[in-house]
Order: sequence, then C-alpha cells, then structure tokens
Amino acid sequence: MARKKVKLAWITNDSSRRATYKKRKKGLMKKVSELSTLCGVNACAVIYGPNERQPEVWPSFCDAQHILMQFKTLPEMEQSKKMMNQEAFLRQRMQKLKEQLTKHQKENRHWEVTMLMSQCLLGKGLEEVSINDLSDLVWLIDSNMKMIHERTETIKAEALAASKQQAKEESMMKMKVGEEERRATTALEEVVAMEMESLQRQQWFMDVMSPNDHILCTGEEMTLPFVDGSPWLDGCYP
Amino acid sequence: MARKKVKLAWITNDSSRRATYKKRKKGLMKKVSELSTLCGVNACAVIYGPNERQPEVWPSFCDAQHILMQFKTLPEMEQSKKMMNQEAFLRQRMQKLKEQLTKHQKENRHWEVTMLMSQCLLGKGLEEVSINDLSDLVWLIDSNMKMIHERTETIKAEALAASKQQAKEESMMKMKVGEEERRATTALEEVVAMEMESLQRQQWFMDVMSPNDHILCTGEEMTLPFVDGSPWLDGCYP
DNA sequence: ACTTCTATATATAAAAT
DNA sequence: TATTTTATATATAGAAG
Repeated sequence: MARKKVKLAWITNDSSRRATYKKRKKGLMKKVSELSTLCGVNACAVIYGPNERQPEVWPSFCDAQHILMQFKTLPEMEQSKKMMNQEAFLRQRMQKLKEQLTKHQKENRHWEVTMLMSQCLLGKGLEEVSINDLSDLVWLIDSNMKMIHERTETIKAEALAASKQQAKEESMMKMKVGEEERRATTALEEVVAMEMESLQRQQWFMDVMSPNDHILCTGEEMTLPFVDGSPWLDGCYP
Repeated sequence: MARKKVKLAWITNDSSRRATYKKRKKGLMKKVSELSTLCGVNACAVIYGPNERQPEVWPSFCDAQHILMQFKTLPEMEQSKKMMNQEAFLRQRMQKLKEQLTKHQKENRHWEVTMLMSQCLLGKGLEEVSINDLSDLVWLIDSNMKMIHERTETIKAEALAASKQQAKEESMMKMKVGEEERRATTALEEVVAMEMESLQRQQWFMDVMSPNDHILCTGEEMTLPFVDGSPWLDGCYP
C-alpha cells in the first residue's frame, strides 16, 4: 500500500511475500489490540502462518478458544445471523468497488471533455473528434451556458435592486452582461454547427442510426456517460 | 487516527465508540482478508462485539475453529513458542514508543536551540537563558562551525582544482570563503563570550558545581540531550 | 443513527543501508 | 536477510448533511 499499489493477489516473489507477511501480521495484531482497547470488546486474531505448524494468536490461545466456545454453544440460527461469511464480505466489497469505478469513470470523462473544450476554444479543429466526444462536449457547453445565464440573471437582479443613485453604472452593467451572454451564445452556435458538419462527414454514423430516430431531430433525452439523466441539448434549441 | 490523534483507551462517549467500533471492525476484516490473499495463509479474526451475544467471525466460524483446533492439538511447549501473548506484544510496543519518544525529544530539543540561536543572531540578549540551553547552544554553534569549515575546505579544493585560466576568479573566491569563515568564527567567539558572562552572573551555578570539576575547565566530554556522546566544545578551544 | 466528506494519522511497498 | 527510511496508499476521526 505504498510506493506502489499492490494487486490483491498471492505475491509470487518469495522474499517480498515473507516481508509483507511480517509487516502485515504486525499491523493486524496492532489493529486487533487497538480495537479491543478503544471499544472495550473481546477480540482475537488467529493466523496460520506459512511454514509454521502452529498459528500465531492474539491476545492468547485461551482467550481465543473461550470466545469461540461461547459462539459454538449458540443455536445455529443465531450464529449465521451475525456471522460475516467470506461471500457476503466479498460481495459487499465488490459492490463498493463498482461504485468507485463508476465514479472515477465519470470524473475522468468530465475532465476529458473539459480538456477537449479548452482545445476547441484555443482554435484546434474538431474534425477528428468522435461522435461521443462531440455530444458530451455539447452537453458540457450547454451546462456552462446555463451557469452563465443564471449568473447574468443574478447580476441583473442585483443591479435592479441597487439604488436609483447608481442608475448610470447600472445600465452600463446590463449592457455588459448582455454582451457576455450574447458572445457565449454565439460561441455555442459555432460549436454546434461544427459538430453537425462533422456528423455529416462521418458516414458510419448514418449507417448505425436509422433516419426516423436521428438524435438531432427527436428532442428526446439521452443519458450521458458522466451525468445521469441529463437532458441533451436542453434549452439550446428553442 | 485522523483529524485528531486519539488516545489508546476506552472511548467513553457511547456514540463515538460505536462509530469507531463499526469502522475499525470493517477495517480489521479487510486487513485479515488482504493478509490471507496476499500471503496465502489461513487467518481469522473473532470479535466478541458489544451488546452482542455472539462474536463476528471472519472468514467463517468453521475455519476459525479448525485453525484453533490444529493449534490445540500441539504440545504446550510448541504452543507457547510461537504464541504471541499480550504481555510480549505490549512490551514490544512499549519499547518502540519509548524509542519514538526519545527521538522526538531530541528533535524538539534541536529546534528549540536552533530557535534560540536565531534569536541570538537577531540581537536578543542571552541573560535570561538557562545553563542547559546555553551549553546546547554552544554545541549547535560548534556543529554549524564544523559544517562551515568543511564547506569552505570543499570550495577551496574545488577552486584549486580549477584551470589556471580562472586564476583571478579563484583567488577572489578564496578571499570570499576566508571572509565567510572569519565572520563565523568572530560570531562564535562573541556568543561564547556572552555565555561566559552569563555564567558568571548566575550565582546558583557556582553553588551547584564544585570548583575542581567546573565544566569549562575540565575539557571532558559531556552528553548533550539531543546528541548522544557528542564532544562538548570540541575544536572550539584549541 | 447513517452516509459522505476531508484532513490527518497510520500502514506499508520499495529503496537505502 | 534485517532494519531504517521514504513516498504513497489506506484507515479513520470528526464534521457536515
């Protein structure tokens, strides 16, 4: 878990496996002892080590045995109720990992498209960009547009609420935000136009999609990889 | 172990103890599973939780029982040989903690004295400084002096090894490092002088030390708090 | 109480010794 | 191989929702 992320699998190299075993055994014992102290519970760990005929036990064999015996005397139903078996444990961890994967994929996607937009704003052509990237790009621009619009509305409201004394500055500001919004809209329209040209150049796209459910014509919603259920091009085509 | 270092003791607050229990139990189970996977060993953890009549077991009760039974069938001598009992474990950890404490004390001491030296160089008087601080301060200055001397020797050597073509720059550099060393020496002498004046003002010091083993006269070695066995004032009084 | 978030503390893999 | 050091990964305490 350091210097490099190690895969959760049997370590083939003998030397490093032994080193890891020693370290982790020590760490585990410490953890058991801490849990025991901090929470005032009886706990034990039993490790049936490699090349050893007897396991290492903490805090002692007798304690461990006593604890297990208490458990054994319970009816089986009670046992299984609280017992965390390996399958349930692994299933639970797998679920968590899947969720993390999805989260990371979404984040990655977001940054990819943001970078793409930056390149676009820096004048790089969109000819070689894939359909997926383009549609996500449009979503991102749309999203940013909304933020800009909301922001301009806020600024307008604040300006209107200001005192009459500031009438001149107010009108100047309204001009300014209006201009800002107009420019952004123009930029958006340019990108969308570029995208449509690009689509038209990509013959395979037409081969895959049948004419009557062409994305740009239906107005339906589409789920993008990085934002669940986000309306596609919502508000861009009135 | 985060946001704040918790004391290794029973957590009195019910709510946080339960929260800690849940988190740490999960973490412990994960560690056991990882050790098992990475090193290919049988291991289990048994936690007899609070308010629960049966312990939680990983990977399963049967495995744990089997492992313990293997252990139980061994002769007692064999058992105790490999068994890590609570006492040995605690003793081992205590030793480590003592070592860490010493290390930290040394570090703290070093910084304290460095700060003292900084204040001194900024012109603050040494009148109210204790004997211990002063002796450590002298050690630190001595140590720094050595470093400066070594560094100047290195620079001189490099300069001498340089080509004849750079004769002028070389001599200039030698003048420079000479000056540097002279200044440092002067500063040291001033500090030592200040220290001796200070000592003379502190009557209690004379009361404690008998005349014939006065520190400044014996030339013997003295162990400083932050460097074991370091010669005191070595090289400062030729 | 139950998550999720985030700053810290701790564990530990690999390198240095 | 054992120990120490260092850079990272992981665990987790406390806050926030």
